[in-house]
Amino acid sequence: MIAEGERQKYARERLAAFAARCRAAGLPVTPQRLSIIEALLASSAHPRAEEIYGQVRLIHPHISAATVHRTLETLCRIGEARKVTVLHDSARYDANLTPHQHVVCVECRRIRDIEIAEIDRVLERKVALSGFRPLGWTFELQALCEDCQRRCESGPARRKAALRARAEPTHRKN
Amino acid sequence: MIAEGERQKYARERLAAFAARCRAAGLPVTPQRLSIIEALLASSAHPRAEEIYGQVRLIHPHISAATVHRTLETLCRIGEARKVTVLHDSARYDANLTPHQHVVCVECRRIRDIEIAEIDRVLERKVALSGFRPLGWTFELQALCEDCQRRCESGPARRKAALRARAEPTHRKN
DNA sequence: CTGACGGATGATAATTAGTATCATCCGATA
DNA sequence: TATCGGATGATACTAATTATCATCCGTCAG
Repeated sequence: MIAEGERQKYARERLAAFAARCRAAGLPVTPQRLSIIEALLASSAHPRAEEIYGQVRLIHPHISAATVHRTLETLCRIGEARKVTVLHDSARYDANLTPHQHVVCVECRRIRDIEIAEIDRVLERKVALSGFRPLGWTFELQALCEDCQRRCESGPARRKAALRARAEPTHRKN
Repeated sequence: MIAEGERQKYARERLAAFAARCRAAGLPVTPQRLSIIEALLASSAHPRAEEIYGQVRLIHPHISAATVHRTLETLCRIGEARKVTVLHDSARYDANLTPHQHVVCVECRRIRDIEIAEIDRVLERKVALSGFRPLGWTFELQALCEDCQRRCESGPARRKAALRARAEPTHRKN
């Protein structure tokens, strides 16, 4: 977990890198794009497009949801953000570009960044890949967060399920 | 890759296990369900719901797509199939219940089962999990298959992209 | 500073991939 | 064989994207 000061410094660096990368790719640096990446950098919650849209509307009341979707896709394409689809849910976005993995709570869908040492080593060993040439990998750890562990312990399974059903829409990946 | 004889034996065992598990869970064993799991067992391609629907319609011309979706969800819920969502795409399904991982071609979306030795070991080490209690994990290896490697080598990137765009619909997860 | 150009945007429609509803059917059991 | 609880099929609906197009605007050359 990065300290707040560190986070702000990281965000400034990233905004500068973003602008530079856009120019290198011949893409205009628009105020909408800056706001969207800023919102993403400010969030450690791996937000969905709808959540980023809600944030950015505070600054750009007329921004279109389609712009947010397009921009998030552009950010991922140029390597300034990563798409996360844990638990077969709809797309969430991650501004943290340092190598890491995710742990996700199967109940409340909260995501945290984790670093698993040595996972690259496992792939250095010969793995039979049927002629495929590896390019990258993702790893997702499914878990229960502390809050949901407490909830689970304090009532019957049905009550737990009821809590879950009330608190979260489905976020289906569709 | 399992031999064809082995595959048939595995399928028979699995159908029996499926029926037993349904009865244990108080779920009727309907002809539709049997056809759907048979179609899944017969496929090593990790098919999408639409593909399974196409297969099953040959035997049950009046089956509803909603039934296929519901049944696939049921199969996953009772542990008789697994949902796969590689490359942030829509859901695909896997009848192979033995522990394994997936390698997926980023171009043609072909999936192969792989077994990565020692990957469990990585989690035996202390990983800082912010209080989360781990329940499971998934690992996805992105790669280029042999066919797509050859295509990549024989023409410009745009031509490759054109081939891809023609051959595959988007399969978006949404 | 200005005009031109190519890409972005906003509004809206469309698409895809599911999920919900409900009348009727049917698998399982006593 | 009758009953009951869950399944199905048809259809409507929803969520999450993507496409379309007229207009706007960021960037750059002059």
